[in-house]
Amino acid sequence: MAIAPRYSAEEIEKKWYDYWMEQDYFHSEPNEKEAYTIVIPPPNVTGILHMGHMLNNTIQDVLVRRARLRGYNACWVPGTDHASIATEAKVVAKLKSQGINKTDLSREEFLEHAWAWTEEYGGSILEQLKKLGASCDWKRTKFTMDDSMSESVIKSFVDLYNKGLIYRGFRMVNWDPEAKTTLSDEEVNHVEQQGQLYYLKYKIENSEETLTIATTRPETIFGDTAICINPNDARFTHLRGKNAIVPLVERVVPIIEDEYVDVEFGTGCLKVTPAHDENDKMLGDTHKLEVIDIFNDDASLNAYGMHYEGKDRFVARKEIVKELEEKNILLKTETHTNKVGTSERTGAVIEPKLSDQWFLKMEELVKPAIKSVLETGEIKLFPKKFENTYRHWMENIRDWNISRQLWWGQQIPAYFYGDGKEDFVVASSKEEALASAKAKTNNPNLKAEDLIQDEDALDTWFSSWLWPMSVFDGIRNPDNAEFNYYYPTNDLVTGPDILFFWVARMIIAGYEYTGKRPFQNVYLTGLVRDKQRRKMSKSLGNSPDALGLISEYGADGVRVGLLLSAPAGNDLMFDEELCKQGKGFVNKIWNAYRLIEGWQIDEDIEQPESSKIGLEWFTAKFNATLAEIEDHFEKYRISDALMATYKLVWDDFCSWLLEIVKPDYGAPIDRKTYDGVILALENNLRILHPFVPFASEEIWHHIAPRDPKDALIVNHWPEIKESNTAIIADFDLASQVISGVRTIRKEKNISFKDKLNLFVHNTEHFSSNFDTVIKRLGNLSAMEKTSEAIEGALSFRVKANEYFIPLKGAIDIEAEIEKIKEELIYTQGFIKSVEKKLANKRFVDNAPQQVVDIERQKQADAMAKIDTLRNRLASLE
RNA sequence: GGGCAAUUAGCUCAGUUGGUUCAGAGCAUCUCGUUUACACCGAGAGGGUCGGGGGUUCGAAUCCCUCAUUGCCCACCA
Repeated sequence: MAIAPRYSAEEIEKKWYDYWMEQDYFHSEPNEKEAYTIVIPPPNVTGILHMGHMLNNTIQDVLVRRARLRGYNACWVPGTDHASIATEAKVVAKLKSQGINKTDLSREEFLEHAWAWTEEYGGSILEQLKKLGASCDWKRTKFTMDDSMSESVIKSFVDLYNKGLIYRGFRMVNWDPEAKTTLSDEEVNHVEQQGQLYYLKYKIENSEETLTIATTRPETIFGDTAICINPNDARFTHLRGKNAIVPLVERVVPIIEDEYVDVEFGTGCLKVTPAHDENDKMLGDTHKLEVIDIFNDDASLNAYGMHYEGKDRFVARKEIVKELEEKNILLKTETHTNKVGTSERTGAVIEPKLSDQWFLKMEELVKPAIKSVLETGEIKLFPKKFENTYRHWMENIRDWNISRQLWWGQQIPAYFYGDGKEDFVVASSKEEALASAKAKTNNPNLKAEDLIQDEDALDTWFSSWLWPMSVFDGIRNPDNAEFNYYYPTNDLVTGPDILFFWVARMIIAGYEYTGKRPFQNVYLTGLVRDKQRRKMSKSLGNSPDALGLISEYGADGVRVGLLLSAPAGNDLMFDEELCKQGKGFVNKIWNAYRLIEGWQIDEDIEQPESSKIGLEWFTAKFNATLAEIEDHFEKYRISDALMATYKLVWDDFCSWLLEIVKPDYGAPIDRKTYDGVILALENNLRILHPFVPFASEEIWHHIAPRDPKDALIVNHWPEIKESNTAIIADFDLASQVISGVRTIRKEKNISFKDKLNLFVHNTEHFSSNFDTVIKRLGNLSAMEKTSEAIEGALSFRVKANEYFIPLKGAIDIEAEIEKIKEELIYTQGFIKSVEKKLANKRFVDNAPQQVVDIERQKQADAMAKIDTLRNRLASLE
């Protein structure tokens, strides 16, 4: 069957993806083979494919396809994340646009909307991944809110609670007043902001004296419950034990002393607002101060805010400043830059707030996770540089606030039955909760309706940290055979931005639950940026449409484009040029096959010597390159592995081998050469397949009709054989000779169609087997030896050999003499530098013998070269 | 404020233990070529005092110090 002149990506991609799905190649079941497992970083269920996903999943697919070819039972588990805060925010916004307020709905009603939204938009991102060629085991697709997954989450909460690792604490948390929920420290971004430092006058009780205090947040004076000075500060010793009066509120508060106060900053006095600042809370605890919370949940002032009640904190700040100014309490203001915490999701300024939340104790949990990455190397990070940041984070970890004031997510399995702080039980179900509540209270009459489940949901990451285990049901049922077969997984590919959110926590959970690492290698990709180094984002509009790229350049082209310049951990400066290059590469492979496909085999003709040598050389080159590629893969240098493959196929296979063996136009090819080329091509396709799965599979089936069991996707990776390095070295010299001929043609404007004679003045012999190849690619009519230089001939050198092309009138003697003279001067200078080195006694004494010998050899070679140059010059003059 | 990393050709990056595999690759650029798979091609060429300065060494892109620039992470200074 004749092959289409152009590679039509869209049609071919659909054909093979469908075929792979029909044949169930992506699906894995435990068997006698060794497992190779990757779990996908689950994208947000309602998200759409962006460049980060494309990069990330291309890398995973390359790893999985390669593992499959290498004979592993490869399993790539796909899935999506419920992304509680992001999804809930979207649903709330959608309801709002329909005139519905979340507060008007019951939890059940709201969740119905959320599920409807999830079903409408959910999973389309997985469909998009299929377009990219992702060979996920779709039968294992999971969603973090599937019943089985949620049950795992609840079970783990109960387990950790029973182990005493989860506790309820009244703590300062990051409050997002817009989403009305707490955030973990990692969800808070610190943004530098130009603000004001306000100097306020506080009266001292029973005295005419005043105290000046600097604050950035004058509106919090309503929550002031003390003034703090440094006990070592001589300026204020006379105020010991006295009280101050908070302006506007006229509240009398104690003046306390604590070394926490920085004498240098501001006025050296600090107003203490324990409800709204973490340090103030700490001071409040040590000095047993009253805690006054002055804000509502939306960060407007409450009744403590007096006449500012109901006003937003920032509005109130402006107005208070005005009032303080009018009442002569504000002495001065200074500009002041500080960093303000903002919500990663909503962008709102975070309000530190005291509230009852659930926490997970991290101190002990983190220990095995530190050890495995930083000490034993059980888990490896690629690139290694992230170990530093990992260490820093892990060693300074604080308890994890795992509760969120959201509905979309797993509801915390804590059931309250009374008003007391300890009047609750934690259990997997209401029935169990009732039973243990009865036992705890000694009240057999307690009824189910007396139990009220905690309203809050768990942090999304509290479900995703179990992901590598829960996708195989390893939390509910740790003894199940599948889990023990696939877990621990092998590689994890994700972005460094979620190293702590997710990767570190999976490691912690993995050791806590199984005592084993959840994965062996972590490949951290870079961020995809645009050419101006800006992060790709919707708001900037600089993110190309992922599916649009696929339809323009083909999935294979985009995959190659993305991988070409994406070393681990390096940000990827995305440029569509790269996809163009990828598409060009696919086209090159395609056309190479078109050439081969057009050959007519004649069983009776002999194999030309040049073809035989060419194939021998390519085999050697292939094996050498394969070893290189293996090495790159082992070190997770995917770009380098691709580049090595790219050069092997484009340069070595297409530009050299095919040019050597291709018969003259219309002429047939011999059987041996044809078979050899097909063998080489098949090996190329095997190593190309992880990068360009579609085109490689297409060509594979054109070469010969194949049974489904022989499809390329489930074929085998080539065996690494020892490479004949001598033949590679010889070919290298031969190619230099060919280049020499071509350069002369170019310089002298000799057409490639004109045959030339080449004479070799051979002083250093290399295998003459390549003469036939040189003749062919140099388009030479003859190649002969000569015992001496040929006068009036064009010449060039490769190593110590001199090559001559006699051509009447082609040589410009003057120019040639000039050229030789220049070379002579350069070589003499070179000798001088070498001699200088050798004359240096310290060099000869200190350098290793080997290095000295090399220098001596250089000297000898250069001297010989000077001789031949001088002879040549003499013959010309 | 603290910590970490980076700085090599126009661009994106390699360069493992200091020494002929050390100055490289791909792309881009320039020149030539409608050679019968491919102009998504072929052949050839140019291009960097390895961020600046100092030091160690017989010898430094590589080790040390310092400055500059950039990026990332962490952090409660009101």
